[in-house]
Amino acid sequence: MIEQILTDKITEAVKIIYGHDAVPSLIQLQNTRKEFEGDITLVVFPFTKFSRTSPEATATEIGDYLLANLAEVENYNVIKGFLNISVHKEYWLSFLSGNYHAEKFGFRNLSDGLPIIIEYSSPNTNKPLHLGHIRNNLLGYSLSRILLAAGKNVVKVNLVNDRGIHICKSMLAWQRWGNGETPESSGLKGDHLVGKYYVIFDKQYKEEIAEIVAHGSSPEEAAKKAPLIIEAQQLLQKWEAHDEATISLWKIMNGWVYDGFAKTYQTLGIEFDKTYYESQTYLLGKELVEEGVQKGVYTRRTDGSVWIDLSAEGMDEKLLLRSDGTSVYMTQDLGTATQRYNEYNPEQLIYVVGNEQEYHFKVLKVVLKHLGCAWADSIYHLSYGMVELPEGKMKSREGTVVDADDLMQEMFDTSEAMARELGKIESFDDEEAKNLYRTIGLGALKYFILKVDPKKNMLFNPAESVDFNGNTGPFIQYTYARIKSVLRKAADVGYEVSFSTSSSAQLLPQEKELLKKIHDFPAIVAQAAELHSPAIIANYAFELASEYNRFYHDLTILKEENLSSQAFRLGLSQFTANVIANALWLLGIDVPERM
RNA sequence: GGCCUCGUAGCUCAGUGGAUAGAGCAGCAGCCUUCUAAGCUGCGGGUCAUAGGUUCGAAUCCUAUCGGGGUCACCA
Repeated sequence: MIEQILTDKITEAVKIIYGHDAVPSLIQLQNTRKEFEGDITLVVFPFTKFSRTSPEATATEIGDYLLANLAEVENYNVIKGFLNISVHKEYWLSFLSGNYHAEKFGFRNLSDGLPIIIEYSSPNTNKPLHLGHIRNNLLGYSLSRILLAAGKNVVKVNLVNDRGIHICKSMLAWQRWGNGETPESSGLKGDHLVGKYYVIFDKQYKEEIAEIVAHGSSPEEAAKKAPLIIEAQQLLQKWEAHDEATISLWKIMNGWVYDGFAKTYQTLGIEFDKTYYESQTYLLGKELVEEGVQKGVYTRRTDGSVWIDLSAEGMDEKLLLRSDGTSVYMTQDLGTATQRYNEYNPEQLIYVVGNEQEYHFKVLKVVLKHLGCAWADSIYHLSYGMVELPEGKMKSREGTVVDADDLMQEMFDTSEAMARELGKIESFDDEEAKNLYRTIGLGALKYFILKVDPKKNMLFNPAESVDFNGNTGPFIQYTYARIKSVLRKAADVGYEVSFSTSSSAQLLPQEKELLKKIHDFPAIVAQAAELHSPAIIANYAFELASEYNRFYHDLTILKEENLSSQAFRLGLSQFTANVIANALWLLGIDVPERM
């Protein structure tokens, strides 16, 4: 890549002209702004410290050196402290001819380095997935692909929270008010059925509380002594005691939920390499805690509970084991993290979890370090912000959640209505049309969510998310489909997509802008992997598609003016299509061959 | 209250040490005999929350203040 060539030569120039070793961070290269002539700009202000002349003079000296010693440099100009370098046309042409057909352009080959474990989704089995889970799943899945493209060996894992008081609530409500209802008998998706009983429990529980409060108790007291919650707790104890009937019901109801989740994951287009169940891992951390007590880094109180004092790190005391010996969230995360470390010896352990758990992960790392686990530093919490609705925050208890299945269906319906209105599907058969609605609808949803910086809270406006114009997934998909259409047409007419580096007499500004944008892609992938941010890819994909649209409208691609410039533009189009497809693949978004 | 985080156009978001801060949506005005108008072109819209500081240069880094969100459980 030209940036590396320039960096090396600039280092050399600084050494020779000023006798100074240039630190790489001093060499700031950036794309030249469109209003100036040139392709790549070197900011020379940092050099003036040792050049001891004006920025302009420094830039000129370096520019002269590059021009004389680097074949790729065609020309340069200096504006203030900016050295604008024009890269020779030959470089761009050979870059194009060498890569335009490369399916995997921008992706690195799998390295033999240590694996990266990425955990995402992590649902509870008492209710269906909602919009918050969608953001989680999309981020996790997209990041796994970005890391893969960056040459990492990635293992995608899901940790299903299948035990605890929440599922007991659904079980109890189903036993009491369910009348043997099943997904088959009700026609409800399994996760929705179980979710329905979770809601019923909550409603009945609230009524009981209200009644107890009416008899003179405080709300807190009432919440603790309501018969329903006591029964649910008893059910949990029976579960922990391996009571056969309880376990059996638990298996049946969780089975329904898994069937439901599998469908949602499939529709959303995400998957895992491995699924862990908390019911099988929740005891794992206890031994570690015991080990910590032995080592004296954790302390056991007289009631039997185990704590760690983190006041030295500026945090408070943290519970690691309950007085009754049962494990808490932290206990089990210590266990699963250690298990994964032992199993894979990973380079990095990534957790895609909401930002409300930032403190938890901070503590997790410190607690592991106290145990002597130096690898705790390899834990990375991909903390993402909440998804808010125009009405405010989503609250499952108040019914203001956006259900994942409903939302996707709505996207499909909208894309169908839109496609029909625009007359897009006249030549499509039913199967193809249906696939198109799904591709477009999902593309809109995924792009809408992934284009926002993960760490920020985001507003989900249903009306805007189904918009298919402007900075949206469908716009990018459309650009791809249109390029494919052009290429099909060209093949029909018999145009060749082959050219040599001397085939184009000149490189028009629109062509060059597009080529430069494509040229950036590998660096963008590397950056997204390093910063763990799919948003970088999403925003790049939009810029690339916009650039192509300008190119497409400014130039006539299939017009018999000059065969070699035809070939050039077709090659550029094909290259763009490949890169768009690759960028969208990183986001988990499919591309339609026509739309 | 302590700690974390965010604040950029009417709205949703990019930009996170470099040149005159950018898109999309919404509004207005144009462009379909051509490969596809889910598109393109133009216009208007900004005290980058506020006040200091660091430097050749700050939306970006530091400090304080204001405002939103999160978190500080023998919940997960």
